[in-house]
Amino acid sequence: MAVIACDSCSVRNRALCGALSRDELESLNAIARFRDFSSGENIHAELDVQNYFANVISGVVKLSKSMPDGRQQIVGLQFPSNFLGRPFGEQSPYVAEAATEVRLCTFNKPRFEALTRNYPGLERRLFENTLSELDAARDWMLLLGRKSAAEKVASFLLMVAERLKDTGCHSDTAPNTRTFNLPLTRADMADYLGLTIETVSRQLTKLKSSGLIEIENFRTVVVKDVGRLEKLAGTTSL
Amino acid sequence: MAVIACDSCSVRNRALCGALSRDELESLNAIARFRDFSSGENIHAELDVQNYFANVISGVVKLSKSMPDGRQQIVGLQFPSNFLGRPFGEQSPYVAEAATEVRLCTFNKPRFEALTRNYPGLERRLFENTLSELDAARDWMLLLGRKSAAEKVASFLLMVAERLKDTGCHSDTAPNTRTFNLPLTRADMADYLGLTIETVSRQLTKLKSSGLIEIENFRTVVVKDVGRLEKLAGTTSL
DNA sequence: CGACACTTTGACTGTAGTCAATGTAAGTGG
DNA sequence: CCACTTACATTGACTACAGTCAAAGTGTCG
Repeated sequence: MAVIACDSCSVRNRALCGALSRDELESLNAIARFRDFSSGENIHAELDVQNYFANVISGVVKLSKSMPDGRQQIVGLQFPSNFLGRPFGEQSPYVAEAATEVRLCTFNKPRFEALTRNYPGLERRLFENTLSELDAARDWMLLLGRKSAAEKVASFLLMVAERLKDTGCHSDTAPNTRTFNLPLTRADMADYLGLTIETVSRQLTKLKSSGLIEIENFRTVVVKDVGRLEKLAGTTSL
Repeated sequence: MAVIACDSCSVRNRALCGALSRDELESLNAIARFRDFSSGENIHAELDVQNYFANVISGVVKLSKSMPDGRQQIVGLQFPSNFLGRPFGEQSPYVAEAATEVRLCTFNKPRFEALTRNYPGLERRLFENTLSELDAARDWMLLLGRKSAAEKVASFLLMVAERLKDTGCHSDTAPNTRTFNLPLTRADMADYLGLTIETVSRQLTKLKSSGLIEIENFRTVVVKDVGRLEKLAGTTSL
């Protein structure tokens, strides 16, 4: 059995590839290629005409939509192990931009789809993945439409803590504590939460003053009491 | 060639079934059954343990999520020809409720999935359908997060006009005019737009005063100038 | 050190929310 | 048939939450 790159992949067991047989994995590995992006780069523009699929290996990718006058809304965040790209030859109707330094494991789209035809389990995984994204989008609709600024920010911190788990960015000992680096600037957080930069900043300050979180260098967040933060977030289900 | 119910189906050419071969259509018809619901009925509760798929034949179904304290957000509306039900044995994580009188064309889920195995085109249609819903959800995220109350209401009217086209509820002569019945109460509109009832009402009044729309009996809307309403909505792409 | 990007903080404003009253229509029962 | 109830919608007065505008703070990089 040949040793392949996937064997040492940091997101292997959580990504789409996790469910593949050895055969399938080797076929997939044969068409895989790493690509690196620096913060702010437009990923669709770089990967020619979106003729690709990809897994996020490290970093965070934001998917966003804008209005003609410049107002922007982030409609999805792809964390390590998440999938990127649109099935069925269509164009993705969002802008994909690296929110941090990003490493992708990319697949040539026609060749990936050829694999899909041989391994129907792959298409099913893709489908299930899309259903999860739909659920996440609708959860976020509840947040955007009905939550207060305080609830939004609390929900966001919990979501990031959850999705950054198992990515090695953690160093938590206490069970009710979470430590992580924010992958987004205040501006991005605002665009994700439907708020302004100032409001996000003020809510973070409030959380700090109340002793619920600590922030170092504007980026490293320590949640001191996950349970209490969940209460503030209004829903447990994000 | 046997005559089947689908031949005279009002949503046949727009629904999932539209892409099926005669063979497939006849198989599907064999397991189809109409079910009627009156406004306010919980559809998941009635159709035993969600063991079903369905097409909306007439009326509108709302999908919603709620917070523990009762705040609610409608996360999707299913119009005639739209599909209802969750693939892969999972439970749908939303509440489905009839917003109006509703007629569904239901399919027993295990038997539908058996068909899926024989006709892979069917699963693909289902997948494409899910991708469209994801796009719609994300478009709505932009509305919820970034649009003003006026833009939200204008966008909503345009969306309804568009999705009610070809359902026989229309009687438009002028090209730049749309007439339709609102399928939602003010309360539902508010829950869909992330607003309060009062704000929705005020925005409608403003549109009436400006002469852009007319409303009869609280339900029948006449849009006098679609182009101008689109400008008010901020984006054309809903 | 200075320039730049990002963040925080403060003072003020405005949009949408809240609370309350009134209006409208449809349905019920005496 | 008409009072009464009920559900839904509109309107008004007031409030508050988040947005806007502006200034100052913090950290990074050349």
